[in-house]
Amino acid sequence: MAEDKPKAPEAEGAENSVPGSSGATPRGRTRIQQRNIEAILEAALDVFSAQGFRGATLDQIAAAAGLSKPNLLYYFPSKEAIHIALLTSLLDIWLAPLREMEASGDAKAEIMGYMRRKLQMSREMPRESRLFANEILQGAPRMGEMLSTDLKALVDAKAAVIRGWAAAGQIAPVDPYHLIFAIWALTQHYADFDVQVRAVLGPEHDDPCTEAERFLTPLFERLLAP
Amino acid sequence: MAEDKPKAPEAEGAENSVPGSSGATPRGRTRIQQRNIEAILEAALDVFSAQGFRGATLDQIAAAAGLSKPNLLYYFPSKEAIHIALLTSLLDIWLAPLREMEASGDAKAEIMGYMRRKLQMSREMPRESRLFANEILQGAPRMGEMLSTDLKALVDAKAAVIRGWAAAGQIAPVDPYHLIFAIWALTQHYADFDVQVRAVLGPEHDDPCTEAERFLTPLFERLLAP
DNA sequence: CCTCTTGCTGACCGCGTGGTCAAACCACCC
DNA sequence: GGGTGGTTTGACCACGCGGTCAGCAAGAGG
Repeated sequence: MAEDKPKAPEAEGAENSVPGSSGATPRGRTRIQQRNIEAILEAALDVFSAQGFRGATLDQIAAAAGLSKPNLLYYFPSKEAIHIALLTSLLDIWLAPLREMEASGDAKAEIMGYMRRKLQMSREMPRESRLFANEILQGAPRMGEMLSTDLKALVDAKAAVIRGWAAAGQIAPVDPYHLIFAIWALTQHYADFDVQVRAVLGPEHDDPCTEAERFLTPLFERLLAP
Repeated sequence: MAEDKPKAPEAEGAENSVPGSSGATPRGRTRIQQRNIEAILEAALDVFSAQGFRGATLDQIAAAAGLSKPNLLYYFPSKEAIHIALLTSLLDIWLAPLREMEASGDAKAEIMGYMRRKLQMSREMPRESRLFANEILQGAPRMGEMLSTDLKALVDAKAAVIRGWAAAGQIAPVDPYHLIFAIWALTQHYADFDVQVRAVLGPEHDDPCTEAERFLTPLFERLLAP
């Protein structure tokens, strides 16, 4: 009985590489577990997105979550577990805009809508954007698997949809993969490189994303016009 | 006489925030100094671009440079000094493609040429791209000054040029700043998010940048057509 | 040969950091 | 009240890391 851990909430499933469509965030049993786990993930999102994985410290996360460091490690077995839990629990949210793009809709409207939703996420969820950007920049050591399985599968499917639209003459015949890359690059740029954008634009511009939408809308309209 | 440092090469100028057009890399006195400083910067570029500032360790850099850790600190006073030296010495190279864009040339050709040069740098200098991406992502703690002075000045100047082209009817009237952001985003994406791009495209695609050029050329041609 | 400057290194240090543990705390139910 | 589980923490540890230092090697010039 000496080696039997008390309970170990374990929080987010680390083995479950593909949460699919199960309940993403709410998992903890007790009310207090759920509250603390949520606070930890929120704090970790703040710190990891701002400092990167190595740059973040457990003390920073604990302080931001209003908990003690050992208490963090009561809910998560390690720093890396927190990071993985964050990434997996946010991947669904992050890819939702692409999932919403449906073949049954109007081609141009669907793509423009996707671009706009992605841009809105850059504005409203810049921390998530930077979290993923950090992970990818470092070579995706904790997400590489997901990229070449889940993400690739989703993009493959949507690329086929776009190719169908192009074949039907609804949009210009563009490479669907690089079209998606372009949407990613052009929208996430405003979240990931925010400081640079603001430094270049100067202090008077208050919301670069709004300007970006006025720039990107005609860009994609011209690109997609058959 | 006890507090007189032997000589302290000091390497790259840390105070010189704008090297302008002076000799960028070669500065050390002795032949051996120059060789080692170059090896250190090369190794540091490898490590910093792959691991970020906090993720990199002096031991890694020293090993990659074929030197001992104390020997590193004989040429550079600190880890941060190496990082700053890298950033400043590479900034000129990094901004050269934009500087080459000249008002006297043909509008569309100049912009397309800039895009292509930038894309070429993503292909040939991905480490530099990731180094800057890391720095910006972390909020540019060591480069913020340069962004809002040198970089802003350069972009302001080139934006005025682009605006002139648009006013002359040579290209469509687009926001010059966001046009430049678009070029940055679309080209650097292939360096910074290389693993993601390759994961999505699959193993058979060997050079995403070549495909990217075939995608981006018509994109900008359509965008800029008056 | 000696000497002086530059280059280089093994050994060391202090500290921050991830992680552990035994003990205490607390809420809730008999 | 006493028990019993989940919850919290102070104290602690091992280790990796940035950085220092005294001293040694190696040329260059006499």
